[in-house]
Amino acid sequence: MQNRNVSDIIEKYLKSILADSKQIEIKRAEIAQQFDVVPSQINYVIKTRFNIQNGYIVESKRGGGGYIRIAKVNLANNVNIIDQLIAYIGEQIDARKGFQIIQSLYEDKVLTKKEANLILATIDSNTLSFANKDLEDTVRAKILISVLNRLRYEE
Amino acid sequence: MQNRNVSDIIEKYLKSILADSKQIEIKRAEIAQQFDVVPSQINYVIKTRFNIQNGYIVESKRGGGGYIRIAKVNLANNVNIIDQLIAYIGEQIDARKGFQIIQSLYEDKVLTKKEANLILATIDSNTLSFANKDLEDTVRAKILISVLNRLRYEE
DNA sequence: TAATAATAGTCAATGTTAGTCAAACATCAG
DNA sequence: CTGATGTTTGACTAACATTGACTATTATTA
Repeated sequence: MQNRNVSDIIEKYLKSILADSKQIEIKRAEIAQQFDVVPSQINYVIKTRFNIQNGYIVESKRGGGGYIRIAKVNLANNVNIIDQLIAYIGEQIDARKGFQIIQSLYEDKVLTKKEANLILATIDSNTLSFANKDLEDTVRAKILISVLNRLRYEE
Repeated sequence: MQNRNVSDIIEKYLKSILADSKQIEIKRAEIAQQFDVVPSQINYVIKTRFNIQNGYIVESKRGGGGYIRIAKVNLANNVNIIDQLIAYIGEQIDARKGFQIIQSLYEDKVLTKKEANLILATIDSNTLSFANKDLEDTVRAKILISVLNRLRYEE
């Protein structure tokens, strides 16, 4: 576990704070300086690791006293989020984002580890590799929406 | 059985580490350099010698800080059944037969009710409705085989 | 109110890894 | 010897990370 990349480290740092406080407010430039990266890398980290498919909602404000606020949303007791996820998925979704959705459902205890792993097996890019990627992403979207709808009516 | 080729030597090397540590993380380029082969040969070694049939799962990440992770897993005790089911499924399988497979796995207590229902949601004919039925049955086969392969090992 | 300062956002170029594929080569079984 | 199978190689591709120039928004100051 030597040369991990900085984005992973920043992700881990932010999540460690979020483990305690449910919501954090950061200054982009400060975090960037703290980890010795350019400010826009913070946007990259947020975009790739703190989207709605990860169970996070992000708000920000520019100008003096600006901030980036990251909040964890709980998927377990929030039917609206299921709807949001389905809307987010739309007609197609790539493997990485699909993975993140299932991952966050597991983290919020909607799915057990085994359930999550089984679903991940079904949407894996090896499983769904066809001639064209459009078809792959379309099938993945259908599967995930079907699973989410199933979860909506569980218990 | 001497080591006549480099692939065998690399295999042996990696397995000797895995004997101690259950999981290793390598940098493809480093290992390639260490054994003086082109990087893609590492992929060849992994593909031919560290697949799930042998009890290994492999994950990787590209880009800065990228890696290849190889983990040894405990194989389930019903591997024979799984092999038979995979052979039975073949290239294509229709919804009714697919349903029966999951049903029997549930009856054999390999899957819980929720797990079975989630998988059924993914291979349902509504979920996998495409223009042509051949495609549907092909996708269903791929999904089921992927699920079965996941059931080969615990955790 | 207008100018300026202080923030964050976007995007495309570049860098850093791993993956794929098929041709060339080597070895083995019959 | 010959065809089948396994190994080695490298050109090309894909995925992920990093950087910085430029843009957009908000607050503060003149």
